[in-house]
Amino acid sequence: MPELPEVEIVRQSLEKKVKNKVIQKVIVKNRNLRFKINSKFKRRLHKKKIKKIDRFSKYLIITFQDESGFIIHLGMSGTIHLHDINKKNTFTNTSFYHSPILPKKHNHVEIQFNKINLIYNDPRRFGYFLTFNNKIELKKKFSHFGPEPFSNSFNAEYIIKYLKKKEKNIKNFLLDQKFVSGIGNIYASEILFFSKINPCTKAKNLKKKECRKILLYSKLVLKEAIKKGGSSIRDFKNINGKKGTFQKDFKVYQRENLKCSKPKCSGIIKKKIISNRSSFFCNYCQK
DNA sequence: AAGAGGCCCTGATAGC
DNA sequence: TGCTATCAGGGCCTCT
Repeated sequence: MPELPEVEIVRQSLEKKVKNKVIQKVIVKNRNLRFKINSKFKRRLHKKKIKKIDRFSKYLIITFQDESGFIIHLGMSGTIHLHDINKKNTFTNTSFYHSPILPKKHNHVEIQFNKINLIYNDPRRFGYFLTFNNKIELKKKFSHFGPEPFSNSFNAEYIIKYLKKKEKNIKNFLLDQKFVSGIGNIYASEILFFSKINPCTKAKNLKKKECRKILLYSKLVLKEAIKKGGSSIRDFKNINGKKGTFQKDFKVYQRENLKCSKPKCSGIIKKKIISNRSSFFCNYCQK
């Protein structure tokens, strides 16, 4: 579900709420996530004090004072809910992912702090938790990942060199975490729209100028999305909490058959399935 | 070695 | 308080 901007919003909220707090108890109600939560999980978290909450790509990284810690990946449908136990039945609403209403089903993991509970909810169970013992283990986990769009190593030279001779279409590469980390299906379509590149274009056929546009708009689109609190696609019922608003800025995603929003463009937004994922593009400015 | 496709899972919605 | 098919923001694995 969440791409880099949404995970960043969750990270910011967690930082406010659980940094420097000590884990008192861990309850695993369903260990069958994408990867099975192992028997050591509880023990590795028990009584640990949270030193920092980082994010790499779409992954949350929670590090303890002793440099051990754990990673959370939210998969397609994972959400994190924070429950302040002093306020009965009230959940923080610092972001879309912190609904004031706790879902009834699929609350698989609960991490209890002194006055606050962190609850991991995930209907599809594509998300997972993974513990690490030290910096080296953590680094190893992400060693095969490409740079984030904001990274200096994601530059024009890198993109041009990487995509040269590649037969696959560019949409696939934006989703390929080995090429660039953190972009998902929504932002891939949006970035290509701003870059005026058809998602089916073979990577090897991209001009240098187009590669530079991908570089520019990958940064811009994601930064803007973070600024707007991410994208909230499906409307949860009975929510009074603050949602992300970037979905209002979508230029192509889920806008099939609507007019292109670009001034003076007579194009229509089309939907095409590429590698089993929906892609949206303007049939005029993304020829 | 790059690329294509299957698969993990539940829930919402559309169409019959 | 029908049934069935399709689709959903991810990514790992296997096969060619």
